[in-house]
Amino acid sequence: MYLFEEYGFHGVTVNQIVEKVGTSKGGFYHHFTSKDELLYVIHDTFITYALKKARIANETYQSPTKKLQAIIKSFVKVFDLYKPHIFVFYQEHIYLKDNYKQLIKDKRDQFKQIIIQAVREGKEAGEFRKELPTEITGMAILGMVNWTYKWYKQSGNYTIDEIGDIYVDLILHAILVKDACTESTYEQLLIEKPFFMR
Amino acid sequence: MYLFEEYGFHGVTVNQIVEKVGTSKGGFYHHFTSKDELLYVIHDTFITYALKKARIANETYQSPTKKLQAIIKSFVKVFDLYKPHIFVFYQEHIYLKDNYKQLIKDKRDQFKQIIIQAVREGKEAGEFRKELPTEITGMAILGMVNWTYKWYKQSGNYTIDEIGDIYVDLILHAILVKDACTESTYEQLLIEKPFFMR
DNA sequence: TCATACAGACCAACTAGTCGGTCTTATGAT
DNA sequence: ATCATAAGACCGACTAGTTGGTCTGTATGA
Repeated sequence: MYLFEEYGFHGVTVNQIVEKVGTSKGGFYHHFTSKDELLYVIHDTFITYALKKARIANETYQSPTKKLQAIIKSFVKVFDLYKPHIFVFYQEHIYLKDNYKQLIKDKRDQFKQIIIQAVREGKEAGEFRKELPTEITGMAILGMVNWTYKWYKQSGNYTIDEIGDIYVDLILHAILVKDACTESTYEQLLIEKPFFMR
Repeated sequence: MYLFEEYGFHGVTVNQIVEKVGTSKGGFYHHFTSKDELLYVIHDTFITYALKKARIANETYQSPTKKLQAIIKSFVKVFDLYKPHIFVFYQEHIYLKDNYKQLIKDKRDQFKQIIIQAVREGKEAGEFRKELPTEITGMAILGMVNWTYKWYKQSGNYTIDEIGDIYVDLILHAILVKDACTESTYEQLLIEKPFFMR
């Protein structure tokens, strides 16, 4: 699992995998039909979990602003739980076989749509700036958060929860309408106080 | 070149490369010592160019706000010129041999530091919000911009220049101090009018 | 005539996947 | 309790196919 993070999917042989896990070639192919299936399983466990969490966050709040916060905060937590999965997910997805790739793409698109939809609703509700294009803004948010997998270390100066607070703060300042940003109403929009305001 | 984008570095054989380019195994190995060297050359041509552009942008402006804008706008333009390179750069760097990897990492770090330094200066100059942690904010900006390679198509609804405008707008709203954001001074801080304000 | 650019058959090394066989455990009849 | 039986879990030497890289040879032009 951590092997992939260092050498990539093609840089790790099945022999290395089974050695690390303490099983054998036979054992491996008893559980997986192919190395490609393992790749799929890794992808699927992560995206399924992330999608579930995003849906819950999405349904818990009414206001788009709070929705967005909850989605981001819950997603960011996944980095602590599924770091190696996430690495494989963003790094090795090109190597998925076509049928597997489609299954993953569907779930990935659903996740993307949850974010974009939140932005759309925010604009309609007058909470987010209307001059921002919905899709690009959504992708910008996604990019900022997703990129975390490239540099986040659990041993770093900030916990993943703190990083999540910063992201939420950056994003809200970026997209909220002026009034919401300047007045003291900003704090009322938060679902929880970020660490740097405590 | 475009082959890598579809199949990944390990998914493309040297035979496929030479066939596509219209040369031969002998021709290929006359110009490159190994497939790994080709991978390095692709990495290096991109990061060298991007770094040069960032340095120019960095030296052209004094105000950190304008610096940051110029860096982002110039970097985003690279997506049109070096799309396939960028894909390889972010997707296949784990497969670089150690000595090559180090050379690339050095330049990559330099690029990262230019952005982080701009954020630092902005905070010191009182232009950016002081409560934001410098490194995380820098990485958030980088992530938002870099992620573009995952979804940007030249045939899309927005040009890369327009996308750059949006990024700059999002980032500035995210990190500028309140005053700069609310008052009409915002427009004065821009190095050029973004497309959606024209 | 020599250096450089290129061609393509060939090779050594490596890897995903197989397959005959062994070990473990659950069951059920005695 | 004991043992026969069977099914599933697991083992690892082996194979067929692939791939990066080599090497000998040829063409071109200065």
